[in-house]
Amino acid sequence: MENTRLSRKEREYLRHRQEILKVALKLFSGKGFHNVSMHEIATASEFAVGTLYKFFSNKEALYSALMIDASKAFHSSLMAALATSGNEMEKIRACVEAKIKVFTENLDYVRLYLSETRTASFNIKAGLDIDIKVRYEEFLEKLARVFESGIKKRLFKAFDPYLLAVALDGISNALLFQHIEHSDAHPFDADLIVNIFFQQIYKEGETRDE
Amino acid sequence: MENTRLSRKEREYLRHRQEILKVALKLFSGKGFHNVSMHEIATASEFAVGTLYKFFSNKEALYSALMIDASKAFHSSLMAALATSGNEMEKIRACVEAKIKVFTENLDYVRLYLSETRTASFNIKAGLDIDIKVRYEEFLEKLARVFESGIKKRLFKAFDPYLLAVALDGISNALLFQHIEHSDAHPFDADLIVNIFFQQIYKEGETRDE
DNA sequence: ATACCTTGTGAACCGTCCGTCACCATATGA
DNA sequence: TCATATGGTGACGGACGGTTCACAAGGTAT
Repeated sequence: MENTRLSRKEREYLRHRQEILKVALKLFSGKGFHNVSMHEIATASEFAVGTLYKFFSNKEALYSALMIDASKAFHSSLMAALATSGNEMEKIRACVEAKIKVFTENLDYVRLYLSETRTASFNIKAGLDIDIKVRYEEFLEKLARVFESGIKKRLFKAFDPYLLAVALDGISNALLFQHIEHSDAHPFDADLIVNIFFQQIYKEGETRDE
Repeated sequence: MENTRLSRKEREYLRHRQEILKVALKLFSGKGFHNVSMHEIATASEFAVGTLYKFFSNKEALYSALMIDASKAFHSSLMAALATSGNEMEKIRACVEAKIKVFTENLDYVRLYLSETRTASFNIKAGLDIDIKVRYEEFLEKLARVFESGIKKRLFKAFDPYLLAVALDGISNALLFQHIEHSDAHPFDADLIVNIFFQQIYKEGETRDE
């Protein structure tokens, strides 16, 4: 009975915390960190300003909690996909599919996550940056190792595996971004990304210079 | 003599304006719009705060001037490359080379430009966003039309030309970014980008699902 | 019923920063 | 030499927004 009550309270606490995060996410992703005030978050989440500070020590901590969550979710999802059983090609396909899934299911996160991943040490102070960068780097490394073993097996041509990882990630991001912003115009899916990336586009052998 | 003196003054004026922009660029690109104060720019450029407002009506206008400049420079350079004489393949190669050149020569701009191009309607108010987006879109369209005519000539496989443009741009950005941040580790150049993008990476025909 | 504690409140405080404006200094022209 | 204009100055006003803290409300234990 005691533990039940305690956990009720804890659940309340977490529910409230979640509610704040949810509202903050929507606001941050819409207007950016600096253009959202704590008062705004307070009003939108139907708490008082002071209450926010019972959950998060300051604005940046609130933002960090958000980013860390997103980063972890993305990371674990992509890593899981790369650990799929199957050959290198299938792993990569699974990875792209996972990415599409995570992205489209968490549009609000995506904006924040991408803007953070992309913009070096911009917006926010260090610490958070580092945390996210590390996770992202870990993912790229793992993807690179998949390419590497694929190259060893002669499945793929022998480019620098890390750069292949960067390139694939770059293509996926660009196409996903494009799709998010102008969803109607150009239909696309995982196959498209994979095909554009892996299939021979240029038909003649004349890639040579002059 | 009168016009000479007048133009001297004008030149002074423009030199000062340039100086301010140069300093502001360095600061903005290092710390982001919101983390740079007008006082900081004033001190760094060795002018008084009030003087800045003789050149730019407010902080945003100063920032805009910067972004517009960068955007125009990038745009004209890339468009020129795409207008190169030669077949579609050569145009695209020229475009990638131009991009590498512009990027590496204007690293400070790149951070601002990319973060602006990428992050939708973040950071700064509208107007500027629109201006930049329009130019960027124009570039993508032109690139897409190059792909399109390449496809018609059976040079390239028949993917959606616009998506190919997005994809190539995405790859270039990703690799360039990677190179800017960890320049030592993985050597790269225009050929690498073009090759990764255009050559067949996946060797077997088994891109099929299960 | 009373003391107590936890959760929530929001007015007020304080620092930061944008933008202004009255005021120099230099130079140009009379 | 004096008047005027122009480029430049920087202390200051005012607004905004993050953070605090004294207090309220509601539940819990004694």
